Amino acid sequence: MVSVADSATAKLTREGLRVTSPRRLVVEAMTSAKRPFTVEDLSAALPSVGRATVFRTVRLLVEAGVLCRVVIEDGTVRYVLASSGDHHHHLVCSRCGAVQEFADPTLDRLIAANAHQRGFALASHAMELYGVCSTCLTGS
Amino acid sequence: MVSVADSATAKLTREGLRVTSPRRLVVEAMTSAKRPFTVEDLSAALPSVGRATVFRTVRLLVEAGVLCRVVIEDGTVRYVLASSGDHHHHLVCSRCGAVQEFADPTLDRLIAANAHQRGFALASHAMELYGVCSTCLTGS
DNA sequence: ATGAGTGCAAAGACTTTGCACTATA
DNA sequence: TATAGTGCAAAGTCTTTGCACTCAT
Repeated sequence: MVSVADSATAKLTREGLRVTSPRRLVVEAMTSAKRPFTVEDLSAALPSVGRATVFRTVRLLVEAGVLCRVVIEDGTVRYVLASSGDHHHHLVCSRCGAVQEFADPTLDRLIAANAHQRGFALASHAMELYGVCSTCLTGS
Repeated sequence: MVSVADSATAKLTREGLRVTSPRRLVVEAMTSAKRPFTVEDLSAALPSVGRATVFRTVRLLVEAGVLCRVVIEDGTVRYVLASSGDHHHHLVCSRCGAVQEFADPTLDRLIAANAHQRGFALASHAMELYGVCSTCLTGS
């Protein structure tokens, strides 16, 4: 079993980047986050790491595909560590803020068909679903 | 035939807001934009309108549902006037930047099914497709 | 040892706010 | 004419950058 944190640092090594102690700390903070976080969240949780380094590390990991940018309903941007490196979408709970990943090949095929039908050469797509997660529903 | 600009100003009236000359100018600038724009774009095109007013008007129209926030592949946010007030998605051309609207009830149903299947009470969803539009494809 | 990575502080970009004034309804 | 809306400038946010220093490789 490879942890998300390990795969993130491994990715760094693979790309010829250094695994430094600040970067390890940032990844740790991301791993222990229970919900999508902002740079501010990370920075507040890591007083020993410079703000600029947090920004730099976040950008790095987004580019590496380890970290997902999630657009919340109100238009603000947060991040979640991708639990799978694969293509997926997000279910964003507007009650507790939790983000759940899901994938559906049929859905992706239908999306591709829509693009094709309009003469559009599809390269990628992004999708977020907003609503209330099952935990919040049963809990209330 | 009601123009997009007219329906935008009509919406303002309906909500008890005033149709002022700066607002009309902003809506006009939006209408004549050939592609998704930033607040900066609008402001630059309207030297006679205060920057703050542009920001205020953009927010107003987004809330009124007349203006769509489009998240570009690189994560930056732009806006497009909605040509239809209805639910739809976007095809974003990464070559020319153009945005085309499309809707597919079957797709929406499948999305709803995915959410339901995971015990998620879906409220809304957002989707952007990235690729190259037909115009760019045939033109090159 | 050597250059990628870091922290800090300053600069920059972007957005909002306070306030006196203007103009719509 | 009463008040929503405006422009301006100042104040906030949020993010990047320059630079000397440090530490993974």
